[in-house]
Amino acid sequence: MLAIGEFSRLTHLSVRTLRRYHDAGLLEPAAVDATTGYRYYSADQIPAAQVIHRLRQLDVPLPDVQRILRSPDPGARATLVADHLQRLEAELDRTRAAVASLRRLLRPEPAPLDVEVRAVPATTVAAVEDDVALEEVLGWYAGAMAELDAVVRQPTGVPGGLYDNALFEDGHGHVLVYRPTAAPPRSGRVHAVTLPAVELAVTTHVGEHDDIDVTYGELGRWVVTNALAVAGPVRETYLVGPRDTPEPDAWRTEIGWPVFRMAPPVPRGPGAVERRPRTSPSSPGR
Amino acid sequence: MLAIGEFSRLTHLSVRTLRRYHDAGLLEPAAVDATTGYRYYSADQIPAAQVIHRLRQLDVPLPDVQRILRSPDPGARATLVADHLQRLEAELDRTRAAVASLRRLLRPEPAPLDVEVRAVPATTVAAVEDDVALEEVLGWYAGAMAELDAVVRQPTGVPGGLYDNALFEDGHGHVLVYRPTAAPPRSGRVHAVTLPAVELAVTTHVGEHDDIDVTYGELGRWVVTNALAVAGPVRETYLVGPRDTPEPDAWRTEIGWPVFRMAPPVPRGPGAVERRPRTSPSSPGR
DNA sequence: GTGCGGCCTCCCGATGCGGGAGGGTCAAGC
DNA sequence: GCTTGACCCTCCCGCATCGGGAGGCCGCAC
Repeated sequence: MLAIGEFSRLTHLSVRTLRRYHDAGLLEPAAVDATTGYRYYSADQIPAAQVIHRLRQLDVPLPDVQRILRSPDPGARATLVADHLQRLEAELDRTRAAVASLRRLLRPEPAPLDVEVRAVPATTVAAVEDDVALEEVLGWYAGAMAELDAVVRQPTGVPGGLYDNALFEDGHGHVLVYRPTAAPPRSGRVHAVTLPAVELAVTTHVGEHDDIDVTYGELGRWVVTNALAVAGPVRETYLVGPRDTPEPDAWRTEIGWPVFRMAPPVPRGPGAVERRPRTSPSSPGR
Repeated sequence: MLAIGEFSRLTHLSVRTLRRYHDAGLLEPAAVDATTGYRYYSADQIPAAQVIHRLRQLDVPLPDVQRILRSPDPGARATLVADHLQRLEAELDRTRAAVASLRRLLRPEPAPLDVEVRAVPATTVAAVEDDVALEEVLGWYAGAMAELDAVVRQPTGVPGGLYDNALFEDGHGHVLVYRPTAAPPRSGRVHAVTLPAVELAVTTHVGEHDDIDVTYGELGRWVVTNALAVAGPVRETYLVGPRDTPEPDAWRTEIGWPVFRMAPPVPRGPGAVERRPRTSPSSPGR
């Protein structure tokens, strides 16, 4: 039987950490003295402690570590571990994307922005919609688009999406993806929706969506400085996407920022201030 | 001038987060109404907000973000960013190592352990020593060994190190690296040290040091179950290391766990309990 | 018996974000 | 001019995981 200090030296886990793991039910000492509260560990617990150590190095949350240790079946255990490795991989991808985008941001290139204001008439489309949290948007989008693709036989235009303002302000909001078609079918989550007519300030984002928020910022800035009123959810139109070509540099995403009324692009001044609603659009990220 | 909510929509940073960044002095609003406290941002602040956003995605701590933004010189800025990317890379390496080690740990292979008890006489060596924190050990080791190599002309044996118990229990402790030589020179941090005679339970760790703590655990377990007394800092001897071959699988590191007195390896029982000091060794980690 | 190191519990801080309470402000519409 | 509802304010708390430190009991050697 080993006192906590000795066990600490054997496992390279600090005494405090071992106590925490005991409290959390993660690694119970082989024996606890009822009167003194002293924890005593057995040498057989060293491997378990080392597995915990490794999992913590991978930032596996303590409850998940517990789940992994509790699952007696090596198969289930392997699955849980694999899940975490996959999560790590996804995080790595995000890191890579952020690094690339940061480099682009810090390179001081003006990157002139083409913005066009365009009236879009009301259209009836096949759509899938839901309230979604920001982190889930990507996964939700993939599923919804796949379902649309499976159901819509004769699309009459490129797909698009509408993204609620709240999505970014609050981290969750209403999202709708659609595909134009002559006779929208009704099947599963797919149903007909009539998108209202709007005027949109439109620009095109080129390449991956990793730094589409930068384009959003530039477009928003254009809208603000040109004193155009704004309202309603932002619209994206996927002119060229992964479904069309695997080459990210060829991707084209149109971003449409609703504008309430149009004004000639004059320098802003006291006379140029317009009456406008209090809300303005946001967008999905990444 | 944009209210905080509009700015939030333009930058994809939540309102709360923007307020925090203001409090932290990271992103000051262009104007703050003195009577109402309302924050107003300018469209020119969008790029700064986006850079902050990217840096935070890379887990750059807020004070560091501030330092990066405050440095007006693009060169210094690039250096700070590069430092962080390097840190990310190092973390990635650690993750990779932990994954590999975890796989090895979960594969249930008994891996028989060769342990030998050996009397080591007192020796005078050229040494570098210091109190070091656990996280710094690797970097400190590299520097100390380089200095030793530069100064010791005619080594009479392979290099080694002594690692205080406290290093793992408290996260910092005394560390000494040495190279045996006939006449230890005195230069910079290098000086002569006489290592005391000890008896060591010795085993050899094969391969990279990523999971050397597992070997420590196995050796410690052997020491405990064979009822040997222990005391003093643990010793490592670098039989074959990166200086000898780039092939990690060929590396050999001897781990010596001090034993106070030897007993025949009998099953433990009431009669086999020995008198021994209260302290036992730890080791450097990673 | 005394001293000291080991062990105990309990509280607090750091980090960066979100939730929620409680209350003031702004502008549209009557 | 007043109501209404969205918007903004501050302040407090919780989250996860770790470390620091206080205050006190316990065990063992001398």
